[in-house]
Amino acid sequence: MTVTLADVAARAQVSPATVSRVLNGNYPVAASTRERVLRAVDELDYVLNGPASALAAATSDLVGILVNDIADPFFGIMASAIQAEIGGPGGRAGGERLAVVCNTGGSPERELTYLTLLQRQRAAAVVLTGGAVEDQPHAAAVAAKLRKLTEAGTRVVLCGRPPAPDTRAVALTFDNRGGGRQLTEHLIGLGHRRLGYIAGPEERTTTRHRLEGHRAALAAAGIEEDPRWTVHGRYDRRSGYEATLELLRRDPSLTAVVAANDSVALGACAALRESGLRIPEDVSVAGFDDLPFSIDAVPSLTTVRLPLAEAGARAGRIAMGREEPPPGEIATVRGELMVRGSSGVPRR
Amino acid sequence: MTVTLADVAARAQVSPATVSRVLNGNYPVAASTRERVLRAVDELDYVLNGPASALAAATSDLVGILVNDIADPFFGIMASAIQAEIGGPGGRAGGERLAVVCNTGGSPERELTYLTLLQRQRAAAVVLTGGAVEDQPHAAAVAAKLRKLTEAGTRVVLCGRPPAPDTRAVALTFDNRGGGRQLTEHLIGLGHRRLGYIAGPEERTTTRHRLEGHRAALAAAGIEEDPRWTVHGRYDRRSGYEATLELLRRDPSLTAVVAANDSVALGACAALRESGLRIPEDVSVAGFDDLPFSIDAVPSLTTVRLPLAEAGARAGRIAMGREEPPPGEIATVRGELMVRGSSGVPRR
DNA sequence: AGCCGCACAGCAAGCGCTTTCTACGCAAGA
DNA sequence: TCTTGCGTAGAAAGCGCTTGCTGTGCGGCT
Repeated sequence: MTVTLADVAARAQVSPATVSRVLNGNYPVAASTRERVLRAVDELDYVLNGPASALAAATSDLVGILVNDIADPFFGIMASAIQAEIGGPGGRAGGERLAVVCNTGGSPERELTYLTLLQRQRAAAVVLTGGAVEDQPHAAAVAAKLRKLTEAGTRVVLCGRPPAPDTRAVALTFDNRGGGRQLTEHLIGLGHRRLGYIAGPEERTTTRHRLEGHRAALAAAGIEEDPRWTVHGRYDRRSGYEATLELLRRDPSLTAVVAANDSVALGACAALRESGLRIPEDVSVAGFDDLPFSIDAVPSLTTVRLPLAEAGARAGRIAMGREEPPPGEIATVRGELMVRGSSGVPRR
Repeated sequence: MTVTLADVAARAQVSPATVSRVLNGNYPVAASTRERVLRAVDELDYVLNGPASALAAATSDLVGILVNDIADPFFGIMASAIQAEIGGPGGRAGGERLAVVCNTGGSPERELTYLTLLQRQRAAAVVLTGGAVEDQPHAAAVAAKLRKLTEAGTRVVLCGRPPAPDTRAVALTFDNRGGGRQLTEHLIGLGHRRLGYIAGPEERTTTRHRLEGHRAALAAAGIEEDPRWTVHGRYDRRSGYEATLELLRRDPSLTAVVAANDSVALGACAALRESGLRIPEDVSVAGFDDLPFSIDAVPSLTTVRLPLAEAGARAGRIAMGREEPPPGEIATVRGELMVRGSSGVPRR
């Protein structure tokens, strides 16, 4: 027995149409009438029925944000920035949108299901964050979905994700390749010649690009890479710990370990320390992302800072139509090398 | 020009009613008919109109998760666990719900606005995580809102938040007081008598409870507390850094620093180190929560582990009606003291 | 004085789905 | 053979809102 528009109308002695117009503020209503309506709304504690409104108006105030792992600050920071711009509540009037964060857990199926769910809700916009899975059929399915969404008027923005061709989706891509290369060049510059690499999960764009950057740096320096120097794992600390032990087992003469991201790097540090190796005297370590805790590691982590919050904010604004998309609908966001205590001259 | 139920019905040569029933699977439909309908759905790429469906059925598949700060893993971990149970996609059939994470940024207004938005969407359930703001009028407003929600059939669960009386909301409360007490007792047991405390923002239940636990331990040990030993800040690293410098300035003879949470503790460690103090030889440090990175600090952090993921999962299940609420609608979740390298015998 | 146009307000037709109630056909029981 | 009843499908009445179009009253114009 909830209160409806009609109840409010009756109480304010006006027609439902008028109440609707007062609430939406998109049609002239005499001040006195508005006043009366607003009072009735208040007295009856009326709350608009979202679905009904969305149905009639054929629009919705939902904005979806897809992330791979909400427990990872990498995504949390971006999501936070995006949501702040979406305005959730607090944004300028008229833009009261419900920004919803959907956690795909990195699973292609869930990603697709969430997209369908958002499509079903006729979401106003969708922001996809983080690397994409490189499985061909899945990529095609996602692309098809995105195309459908844009066709239906949903704005689609990719944040920290490679462009999706033929989808009209705006892409803010992180320069993972460039960042990876800078990082490894830095280590090579210090004199390292035997570098281990702990990569993320295979079949992920982020993983591949960072690794490619690393290899490009090696190649440019004329260093021939030993296949034993690369190990794949997940993007978490645990994985870094285990992978490092594995690397050490394979080749104890490594003088540097480059990790897929900061969490992995932290795990690597732990493993090295437990193996009795000092950082950076015995082995240098480098991460990626520059998450807040990275500066607190001991020694603090050499890494590549990605402007997560800035990129997220921009993606949010574009999704809201408050900022022009970049020319060509694609922009590359660069990382910045942060040289800190965990990298140093190799032991000899 | 989107495809509607009627289009599918026409194509499958059945009535819209039948299509609806096939899609919802809540009514007997002959296998051959179902087959035909499903094929039509597929061929037309039909996607159900969420708002329309929600309107007609007077139910929704939205579940809201309110968090104070999505960029903080404390909330990220809980949100992730909750969402996994909500099923989002991937949950068992029939329960395909859209779990949405709403970031309040700790602001009472936004919290309220989000609740209204969820109420407007006729959310199936709402989970509020983390400490509440202790502002009286605001607390009353939230309580009123929660009451409205439960009355409207929305299940409300509080996770890591104190019970809200008279709201029929289920509460899984963290024993912040007990955890705080254990932690400080541990330090006292090591011989500390001069302990600094970096508290969270005032007017927050979590802040107050942890501090009360700390003070209870001091009182029980007959230690008289110096008002200079407590500093308030935010729940982030930066705040811990600054507060520690302040504490050191006020009383350089402190032998231990207890922080409101792990991030703050990390900031404290950084400040101590920069001040030339060794941990734990010169000053012991303790955190709270036991977030993943805490074990990687050097030395690793003594803290109180809160079963964030477990509590979140349980909250999620209760919200979905898949688990019985605890007796009395209230359960207390205890923390576990994790003694690690950052705490030791005080310098003399 | 007569007419026009403007500023508001109401009517009513949907929006696309769910669900109750009714209709139909057929097999089984009387 | 006639009635029951079950298994299925359809007709149609909304769900609560938005919005194009249709009034209505009044001030200003000629």
